[in-house]
Amino acid sequence: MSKEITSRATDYSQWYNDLVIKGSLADYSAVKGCMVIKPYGYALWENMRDALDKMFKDTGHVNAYFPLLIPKSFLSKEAAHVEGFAKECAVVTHYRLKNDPDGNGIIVDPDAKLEEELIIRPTSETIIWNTYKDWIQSYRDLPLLINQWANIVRWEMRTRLFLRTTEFLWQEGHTAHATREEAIEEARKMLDVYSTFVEEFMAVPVIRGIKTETERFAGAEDTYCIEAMMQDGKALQAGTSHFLGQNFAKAFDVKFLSKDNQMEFVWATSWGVTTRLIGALVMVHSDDQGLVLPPKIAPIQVVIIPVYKGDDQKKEIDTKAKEIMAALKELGIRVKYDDNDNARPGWKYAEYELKGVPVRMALGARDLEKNVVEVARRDTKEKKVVSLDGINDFIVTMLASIQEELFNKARSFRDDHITPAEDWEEFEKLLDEKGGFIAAHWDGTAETEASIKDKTKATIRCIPLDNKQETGKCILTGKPSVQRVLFARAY
RNA sequence: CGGGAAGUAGCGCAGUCCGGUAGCGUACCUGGUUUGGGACCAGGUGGUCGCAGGUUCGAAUCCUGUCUUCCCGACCA
Repeated sequence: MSKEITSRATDYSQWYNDLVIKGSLADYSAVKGCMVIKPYGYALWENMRDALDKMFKDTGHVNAYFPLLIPKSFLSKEAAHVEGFAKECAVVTHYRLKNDPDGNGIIVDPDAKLEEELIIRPTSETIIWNTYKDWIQSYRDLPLLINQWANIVRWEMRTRLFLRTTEFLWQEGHTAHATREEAIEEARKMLDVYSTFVEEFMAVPVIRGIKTETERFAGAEDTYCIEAMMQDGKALQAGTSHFLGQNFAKAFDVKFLSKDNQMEFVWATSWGVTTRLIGALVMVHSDDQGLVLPPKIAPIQVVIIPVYKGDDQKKEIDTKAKEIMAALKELGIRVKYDDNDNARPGWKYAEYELKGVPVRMALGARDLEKNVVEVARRDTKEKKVVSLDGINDFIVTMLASIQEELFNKARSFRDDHITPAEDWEEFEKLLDEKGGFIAAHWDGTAETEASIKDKTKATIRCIPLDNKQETGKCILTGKPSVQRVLFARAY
């Protein structure tokens, strides 16, 4: 773990990698650009997934599963879409291996070449819309509200644990609607679901906004997003929801017969969040002692560590600890009792801090005598000796308080890192010295946006929804502008 | 795909300049003492030094090629 977080990218990268690896979330794998998600990291993902899945279902969506392999021709049906993804696709060309006649192990059988190559999905719009064509005939079939939990492969130039891996896990929702308005409403609704989840479960504050044309999803008419701020002052896109217009309906010929007997193209949305969210979680809350996980999604919410001398003491502590554990489990709290005799208490303290477990209870012979327990919270590292009478309520309250304070702390940090800039000099200075979001006027053109990116590496993260309208002058060109947009350097 | 750094025991590293028995820390195993913030003592297991060629009596070390990883850039959820 690095000594302190600095704005220097290499130190922060090292800090981040250490957190992920030493916190037992993931590891590098033998496959280029791919990671192994370890059981602890996967348990975290499962908690996030389950909470999101419930929210999807509460908003009327159902789950389905579509193929991993997509015929190459499907991908080329929507022009902007193929343009956006063509450069990063893994392609399956053969279906068989054989022993090398020259004795060099195993080779691809040249006789087993596929007539049409298959693409490992970089996203599923094409295969899904090809399927929806057969599922939709009448307005009575709409809306179609389907989500899929899946894995995706995108052959990125450069990868980073959780933030950008070659293969990643995600959910992708794909919906079809009878009207433009309904589809836009759906895209906005799912953005709200995402921001609610990320803020309430992950305790990560986000800004809801809309992307500029340049940053828009390949094939979308509008891309809504949630943007989060990391501790090094760089922004991270945490989730997107796209209004796809009729682009995919037209590309895949998905029409329905309306109430007044007219053939019409359907209106579409798609929306997704990925294992990148775990990267955001790590970068927003963690400190130099390791991960800090919000209670609502932490795989282990409370760890109980026995402190004892000899078997007699251990037996007594065991009994009490198991009693406490059972009572907490009864309340739906995820508790682990670590009575592993090989590791000493101090080692365990450090280990669970590294893993970000929100609450630690240390129970020793001394405590039993006085009917108390030492409770330590991960976020503030505060330790308290608490009576065992009423311990359940105490823990429930503490977990809720940690969840809330993590969010408040991250929100203050984020708010302190939204800075207005009035001229170019200030803009550059803020980017270099402070980082964070910079609220500045922009003339609305893609050229200016590109030019700013070129000069500073900063991009327009989003135009916040419900943005205040005010007249001003573009930070670069001085041309008139009606609102400020948020710039930042981003992951 | 460009620029930098690195690949030696499960993990972290030294040794490479100047070729000559494969090292250190940690983890692991055995026994013992320990246990309120990453314990200690003693003994032990574990490595074709990324891979392939070459030079040499002899290569972790020199040369050539190649693969992989990390960091920075371009690309991106």
